[in-house]
Amino acid sequence: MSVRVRIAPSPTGFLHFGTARTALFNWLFARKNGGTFIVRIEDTDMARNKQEYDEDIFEQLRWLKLEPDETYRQSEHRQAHADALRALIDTGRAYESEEPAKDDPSKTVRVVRLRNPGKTITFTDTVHGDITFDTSELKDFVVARSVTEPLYHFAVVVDDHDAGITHVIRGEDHISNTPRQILIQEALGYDRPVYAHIPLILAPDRSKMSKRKHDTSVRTYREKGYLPEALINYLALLGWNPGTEQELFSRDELVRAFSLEGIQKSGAVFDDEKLRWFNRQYLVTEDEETFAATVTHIMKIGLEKRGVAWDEKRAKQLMPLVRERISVYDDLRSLIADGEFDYFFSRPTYDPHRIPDKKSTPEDAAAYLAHAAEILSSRKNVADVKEVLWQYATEKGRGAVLWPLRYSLSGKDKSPDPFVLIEILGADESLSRIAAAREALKEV
RNA sequence: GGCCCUAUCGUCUAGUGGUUAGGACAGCAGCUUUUCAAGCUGUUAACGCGGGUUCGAUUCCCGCUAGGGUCACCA
Repeated sequence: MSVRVRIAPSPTGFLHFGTARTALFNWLFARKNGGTFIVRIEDTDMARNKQEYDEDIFEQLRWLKLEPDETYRQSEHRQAHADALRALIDTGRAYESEEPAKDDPSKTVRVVRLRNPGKTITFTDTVHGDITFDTSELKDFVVARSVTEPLYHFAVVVDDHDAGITHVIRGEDHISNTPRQILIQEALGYDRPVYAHIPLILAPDRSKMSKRKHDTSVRTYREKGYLPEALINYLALLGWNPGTEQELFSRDELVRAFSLEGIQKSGAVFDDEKLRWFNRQYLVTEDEETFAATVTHIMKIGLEKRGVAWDEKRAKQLMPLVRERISVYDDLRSLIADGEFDYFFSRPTYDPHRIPDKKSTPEDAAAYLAHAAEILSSRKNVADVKEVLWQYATEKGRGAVLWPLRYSLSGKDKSPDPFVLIEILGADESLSRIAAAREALKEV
C-alpha cells in the first residue's frame, strides 16, 4: 500500500508556522516513501472562511516548495459526507435528534448524534505509543448539524477514508479528537490509519502560540525577507531530529534523513534568534545577483524615505558590506532607517568634539588627518594607501590616527574601518571629507 | 475541574543501567588592522522532586509537581 498523507488546514487565517511544519513533516514523509501529499482545505465553516486565506495557504506552500500532489476542498465532498451520514442513520448507528438550537434556544433543530457504544479505545500513536481513552464520557456526541451538514469530525473521517489516507500526521492538539474520530470510523466500517501526533510549537513563555500575541504567519516572515530554505531547515528541526549532530540540511538531505521515529514527544519553543542564525547561513550563500537585486530594492526605498540621493554605483560597492552585517533582509531596512548608510551616499556632518580620539588633542587629530590626507593624495592604489597609513598609525597610535580618520569619513561613532570606507568612497571623496573634518576641527 | 500528553543547559536537542552528560542558538571572555559588524578560539550553563527496582539510576516502575492540549450544533 503506497503512502498517502494530507494536511487539512481551514481557511480562517494566514498560513502559520504550525501548519507549515505539519505540512513539511507530511511532505517529507511522502517524499521519503514515494507517497502522495494532499492538501485538503477544510472550508465547511462558511461563516469564518475567507478566500484570501484560502489563497494564502497555497501561495505560502508554493513559496516553501511544499506543493501538494493533490488538492481539494472539503466542500466539494458534501455529497459523500451526506451519503455516509445517511448510511449511518439507516443502519441505526446514528440518529436524528430534535433539540433546542444552541445559538437560539427558542428554535429547534434536528442534529445527528452517533450512537456511542461507550467503549474504551486504544490507538497506537507512532510518536507517543499506545494511548487509551474511555469514550463513554463522550456520550452520543453530535456528528452533524443536520442530515446534510456534517461536522468536522465526521467530514474528516469520511474524507480521509475516501482519499485513502494511510498516515495521519497532525498536531498534538488532535490527540483528544482521535477517539471520537475512531468511533465514527468504526461505525462506518473503515480501516484505521496510522496516527502520528507531532508536538506543538510554543511561544517563548511556553504558552501556546497565540495569533494575538505573536504574528507567526509565514507571509510575515516572508515579507521580512526570510529565505524559504532557512525557514524549512529551522522548522524541520523543531520537534524532529535525525539523531546526529547535523543541523544544516538541504532539501534532499532532509528527505533522506526524515523519519517519524525522530519526532520529539514534547513541545518546542519557537526561537527567533536561532531562526535568524539559520537565515544567515543561507543568506551568505545567496548568489550575488539575487542578493544585489534584493538589497538594491530595499536600499532605494529606504534612502528615498530619508531624502538621501540614490547612487547606483555606490550601492553596488556596498554589497559585501551589507552581506556581512545582516541576518535577514529586514535588518537592512532597520539599518537604513536608522541612518546607518546615509554617509555612503551623502556627506556626513561632524560633531567637532568627536573627531579626536579620546586620548588626543584636537591639534593632534588635525595633524594626523593632514598626514593621512597627504598619504592618500600621493598614492594611486588603495592597497598602497593602506600599507603606508597602517604603518603611520602604528607609529603614532592606532586609535589616535584611525579614529579621527574613520570619523571623518563616516561621521559616526560606529562604522566599518577607514580602509574599507576609503575603498568604497574613493580617494577624491575621502580627501574632501577629511578636509571638511579638519575645517570643523578648527571650531573647537 | 475531568480526560489525555509531556518533562536533559535560558532555547532547540543528542545520549546511556556505570559517560568528563555531547552538539547548536543565545550569553560571557579573548583574538583578529582603533570603533561597529562578521569571523575564529575558549567558556558558563541541564538530567524537576520523592519513593522504589538495582551493586549502581539521568536512563526502568510508581507517586508528586510543573507545563501543555482537549472537553462546540468551530475546524
